[in-house]
Amino acid sequence: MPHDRKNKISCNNYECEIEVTLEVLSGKWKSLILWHLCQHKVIRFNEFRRLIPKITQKMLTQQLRNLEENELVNRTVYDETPPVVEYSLTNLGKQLVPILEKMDEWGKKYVNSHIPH
Amino acid sequence: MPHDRKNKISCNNYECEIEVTLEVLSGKWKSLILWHLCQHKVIRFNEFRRLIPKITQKMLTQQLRNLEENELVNRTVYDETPPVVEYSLTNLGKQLVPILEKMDEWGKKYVNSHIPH
DNA sequence: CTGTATCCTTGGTGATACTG
DNA sequence: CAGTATCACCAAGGATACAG
Repeated sequence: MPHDRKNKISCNNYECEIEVTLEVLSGKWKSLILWHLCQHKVIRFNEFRRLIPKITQKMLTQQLRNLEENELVNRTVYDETPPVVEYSLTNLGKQLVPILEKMDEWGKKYVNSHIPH
Repeated sequence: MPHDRKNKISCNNYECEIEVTLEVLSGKWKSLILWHLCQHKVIRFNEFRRLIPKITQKMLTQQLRNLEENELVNRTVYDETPPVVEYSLTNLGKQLVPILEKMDEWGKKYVNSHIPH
């Protein structure tokens, strides 16, 4: 597949289909980025930095680019000064939302059941 | 929390609950291990190695121990020679199954829609 | 405001050998 | 069969400075 861009997932050589999902969500920040996008619909670059204070600029750019390559997020550039760039979920990305919702559910349950009485 | 064992998740300092879930599932193999456990109910050490051929012995042990620490899997040792050790999902681990199922669903869809016509 | 470009660190992972 | 114990690597991630 010579025309594949770097980091784009291949869909081949998987034992289970779940591995495809794990690959597109791999990395420290992607699921969190998608989760915020699912809740806010449209987010700008610096809004992400406020929503995810611990992420560095480099990682944010990198993960967003990768999500874009895998067609999970849209990147819309408005040609203004100062520049405006908005990110949102693609249809493919929206189909990941059930996963994220279940993750949120489990996390809430876990936290509640492990809070000191 | 001085009595916490290493690697055990803390439940603190999270912006979103989803981060808790991401943390217990972090690592290259955990979700895959849980997915196999969800399908086979009980799996022995070397069965895992056959199910996940690419995993090394070290990583398998390490990830299983971490899943055990976080109370997602049970480790049952039968005192025989040669030794028999069986792994299975705890109740807490079973509650992760919906996440894994949604991941499997998405992966199947993605693969199908990206297969060359 | 939304990024690039470098350099550097680290821990997650892999390879290999050994053991009760 | 079901693990431990080392050694080593390197890519993911982080810090910082710069730019259109």
